[in-house]
Amino acid sequence: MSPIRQMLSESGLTEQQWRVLRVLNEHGALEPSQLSKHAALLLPSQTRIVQSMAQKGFVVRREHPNDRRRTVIEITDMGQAIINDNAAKAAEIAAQIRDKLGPRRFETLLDILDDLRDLE
Amino acid sequence: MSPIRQMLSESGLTEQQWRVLRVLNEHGALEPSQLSKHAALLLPSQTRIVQSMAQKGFVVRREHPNDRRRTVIEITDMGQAIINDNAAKAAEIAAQIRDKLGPRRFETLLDILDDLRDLE
DNA sequence: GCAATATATTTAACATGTTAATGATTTCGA
DNA sequence: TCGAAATCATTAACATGTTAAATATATTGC
Repeated sequence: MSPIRQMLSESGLTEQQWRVLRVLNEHGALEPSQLSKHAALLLPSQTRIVQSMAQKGFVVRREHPNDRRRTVIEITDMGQAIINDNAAKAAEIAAQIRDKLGPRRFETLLDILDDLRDLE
Repeated sequence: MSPIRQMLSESGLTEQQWRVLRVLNEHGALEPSQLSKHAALLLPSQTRIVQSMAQKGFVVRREHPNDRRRTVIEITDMGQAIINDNAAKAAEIAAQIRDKLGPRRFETLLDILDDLRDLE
């Protein structure tokens, strides 16, 4: 992740904040519990992360229409801009890693990690 | 790691503190930089971890014979006792995970992770 | 309809991760 | 040998990880 972190530091984002933006960009607005699954964050961490991202204007929180315990988290135009600025470079970095490891080994790694997650 | 953490919590240890004890048990007394490599800890984290472990009596810090910048960290009898109490169970848990994943996939995972580390 | 329970999230408290700055000592070269 | 540079470790500051407790709202069963 080191090259990714280096890229993000220029936008003032952490690796986790970047993951939140990417998930919201891909899935649209999400409730906290859904977001936490896709972004691989525990809810307490995510709460803090989303709070600071909301303060900086990268996301907004709306009321959930049916359930007042929940909220809905949505990416802003400013968050979108960050995605647009970094998506290409991030994809390139990921491709480099995949190629260095070998595409076959890379797929195998993802498979095994999936299995590991399901073990618990 | 969840079952390991559960086991350790009964001894009041974290996963990282357990790793420090295991490395010191296996390699004998070590300087901070050597310990950090074997235990996969960054030095600032390790400094805090070793400080709290020293306070609790699991390790001791001695002077380095030739270089006063360094110290030597050593496991105590009390730390040894923790190892003795938990080693068997930890090995059993590790074996269970390896078996669930399949011994072959487990080895493949270790290989790929080694390669990943060398990429940087 | 209301109390008990369940659900969704946040807060709290402490441990670790991460990067940069600082401190202390050693080493090297003029 | 003396001062600059290198080395080793710690401290500082902030972000996240992790577990337990607290809060707020919904749901269920009587």
